[in-house]
Amino acid sequence: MRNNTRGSLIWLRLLRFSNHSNQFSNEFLKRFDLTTAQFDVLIQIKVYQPLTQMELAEKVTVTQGGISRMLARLEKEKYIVRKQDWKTKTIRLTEKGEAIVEKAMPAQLALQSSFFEDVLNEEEMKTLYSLITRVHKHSLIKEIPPE
Amino acid sequence: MRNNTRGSLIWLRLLRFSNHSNQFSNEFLKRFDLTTAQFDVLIQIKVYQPLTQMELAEKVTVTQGGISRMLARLEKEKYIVRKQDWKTKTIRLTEKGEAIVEKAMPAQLALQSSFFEDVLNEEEMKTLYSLITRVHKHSLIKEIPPE
DNA sequence: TATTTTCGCTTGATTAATCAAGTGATACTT
DNA sequence: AAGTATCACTTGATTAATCAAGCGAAAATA
Repeated sequence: MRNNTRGSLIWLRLLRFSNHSNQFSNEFLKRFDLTTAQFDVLIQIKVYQPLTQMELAEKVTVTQGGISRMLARLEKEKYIVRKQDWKTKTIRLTEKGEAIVEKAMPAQLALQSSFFEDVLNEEEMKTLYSLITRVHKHSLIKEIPPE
Repeated sequence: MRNNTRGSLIWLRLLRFSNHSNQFSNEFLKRFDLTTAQFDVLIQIKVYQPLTQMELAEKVTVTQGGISRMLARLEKEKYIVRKQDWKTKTIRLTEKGEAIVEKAMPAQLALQSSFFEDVLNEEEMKTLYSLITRVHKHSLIKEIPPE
């Protein structure tokens, strides 16, 4: 049995890096009392607000149930408000939410970037972005192979 | 405030892809009654057996506690055995474990590969592997920036 | 030889995500 | 207008991971 293909090696690397850098980022964001997932959600809200929970869930790759609890936590911390508009709840950042994003965002973007900028040049980063984007987009339309 | 840098865009893509493809893989592996994490662990054991829990935990980016429970589950399912050798527990695949790996591995490797092979040519895959490997290795020695 | 330290692993408490059933308001349908 | 379906969201049950305290055997130290 062949132990691995090029593709499977890439996959492993990607998942390991993703996992590791995610933990790294969580550690980093402790200084702002945020998790990576929460930061991600706050940014999406900032960029796309006002939006519904469904839209948000889709954007951050989490289930409806997941986003519901997550937002409940963020609301308890007063980072966001949910308002019943018509039959939908629209989500907005509060003052406090805006402030924490404003504070954490430059640092977090710098951290994210540094994973790549530390070791790749502009050209390589362009290439990597283009490749991974193609792979990601394809994965979204992919279907599970039949048994 | 700048919304994002090239690096942060790559990061987001990577994490989204990682998350999505991981769920995809979980869905796929249901036909073997395995999760992605379990498959990962079984493969590592197959390749490196016999090995200790610490070594294994390191390989699959999980904590000691995590691996302990995970192996307890795999042992209950009779995929592995843990034997107290001297003061360490060494882990091996059972017959059943060997069999499931033998059965699931080709399918899972094909799935992993297809994420890339479907959209990239050999040359591009080589490039992607090289880039992500550099990034990953760097991330392992990286330290959290001071406050 | 007695005592302390270290090592490899386990386990209780906590956190967070999934799934699937439930809820309540709105929109169709007859 | 009454009944049914749909939509957006919540919530109970389950699963799995982390952290940190605990444990027992072996090693080091006094």
